[in-house]
Amino acid sequence: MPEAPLSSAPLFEGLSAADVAAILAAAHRRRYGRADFVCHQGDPVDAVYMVAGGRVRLTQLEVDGQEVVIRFIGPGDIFGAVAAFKVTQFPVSGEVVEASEVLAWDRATMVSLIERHPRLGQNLMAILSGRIQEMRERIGDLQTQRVERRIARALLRLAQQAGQRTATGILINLPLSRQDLAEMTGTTLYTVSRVLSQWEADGIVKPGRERVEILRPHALVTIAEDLPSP
Amino acid sequence: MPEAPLSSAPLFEGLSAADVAAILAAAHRRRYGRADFVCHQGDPVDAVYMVAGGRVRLTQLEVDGQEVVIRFIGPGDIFGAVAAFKVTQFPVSGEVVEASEVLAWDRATMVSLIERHPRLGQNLMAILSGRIQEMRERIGDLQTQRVERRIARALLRLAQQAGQRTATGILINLPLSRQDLAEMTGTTLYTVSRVLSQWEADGIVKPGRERVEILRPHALVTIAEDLPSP
DNA sequence: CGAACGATTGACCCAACTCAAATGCGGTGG
DNA sequence: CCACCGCATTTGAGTTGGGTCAATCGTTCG
Repeated sequence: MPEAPLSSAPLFEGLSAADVAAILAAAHRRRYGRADFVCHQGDPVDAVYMVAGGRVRLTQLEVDGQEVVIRFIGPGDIFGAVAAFKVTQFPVSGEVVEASEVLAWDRATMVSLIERHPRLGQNLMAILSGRIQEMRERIGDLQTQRVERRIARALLRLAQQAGQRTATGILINLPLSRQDLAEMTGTTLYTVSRVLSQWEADGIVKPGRERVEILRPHALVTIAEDLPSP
Repeated sequence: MPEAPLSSAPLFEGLSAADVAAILAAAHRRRYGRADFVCHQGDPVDAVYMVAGGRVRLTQLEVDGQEVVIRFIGPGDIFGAVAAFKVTQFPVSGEVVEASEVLAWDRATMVSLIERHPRLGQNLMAILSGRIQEMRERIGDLQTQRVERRIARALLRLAQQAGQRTATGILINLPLSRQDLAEMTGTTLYTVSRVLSQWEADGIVKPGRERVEILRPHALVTIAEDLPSP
């Protein structure tokens, strides 16, 4: 699986290779295995993190014990920024779903790096803005769309960030349970299972244990966009 | 109604009075009347805005024409930052619900101000982080909570940002229709109406035409937190 | 091989949506 | 000052998407 170099991460856009090297050099590194937690909701944070390799699932625990999957993040993605600049406690938990390496800059370091490289600050702002934008879309979806449509959109998003071309379609290259999909789309694992079964009968996807392969992406787009099925 | 001075806005936290004055001096000002739009979804943006007075409702239009209320903003609140640093188009529309004055810094100005006053950048980051945090909570609510609970939480949030003490309780000092509440909480105006009627019967709120007064805030908190009603 | 865990499927149910109709408030113009 | 109009709101009746619960099946892994 080809892994883009970290230097091409959005956080480093527009910075010289030398600057990026300096910034990377200021980070601490840490490795994690599958099912490790890189952070727990409520832990104090004083750093900004970046995934260097592997994949992490960020979840939020509701008061009543239900879990909500906020997002999956992979190489080049950052997390902890919200906490570092505002709340000082992790608002989410991060569970490793694929062995990972994580970089960390403590808050003071990041602040001084930003002062030295203003572009870094702008990039960070752009990243946070992008998150806000995504979440607004998700809120819009949850408020106005049917479950089937939300699941279709979630699969397409996942395909984009972790899709792998196969002989027959696009495999979402992540251990992804029905429960995960339910927590991403605000439904139950039962409903997800039913929808996927239906789509399997229609030849749109090929679901498996903790895996989903998309056979006809276009059909999924049709559902996601709520177009008349042609 | 006592209006906190703009200089105490979160954006200016930790900056000297002189710095704040300089930053404010760099902004353009503009006035709007009720029902004016300060921005339309899709318009190009190249500036960061701050509400100096009045109140604005930010809404997002879904593909199918349904509206979603993202938030109400008032004096000291900023908007447009997401677009300025990322998408370059307003992701939302802003309708004035109470005559308003708005400040604007174009992107280049804001960038150079941030370079001159690093704290300004940190504050902006903190504000964006706060937004992300709020939206995560909202997503969690939408995915896991009943409508009644979401309405209670929305009212409490509104009371906090636009509440006015009265002889009998707290009045939400905004023209706020059932439709608005429905679009904030992801339900229909019919359901909102029914819930408010029930609460009125219980003596918790006193609903009126485009207005809601909270008589027993504590009861609302009980519902919002899903505690056993004592 | 058996335990543990993910997934599937059926049966039932209800919170909330839809649609329709009536009511009442607020402003406006005669 | 009153009559009227438009719009927000209320309320009823009927419907349903999808949640809940329970039982079963299939796989993976110790």
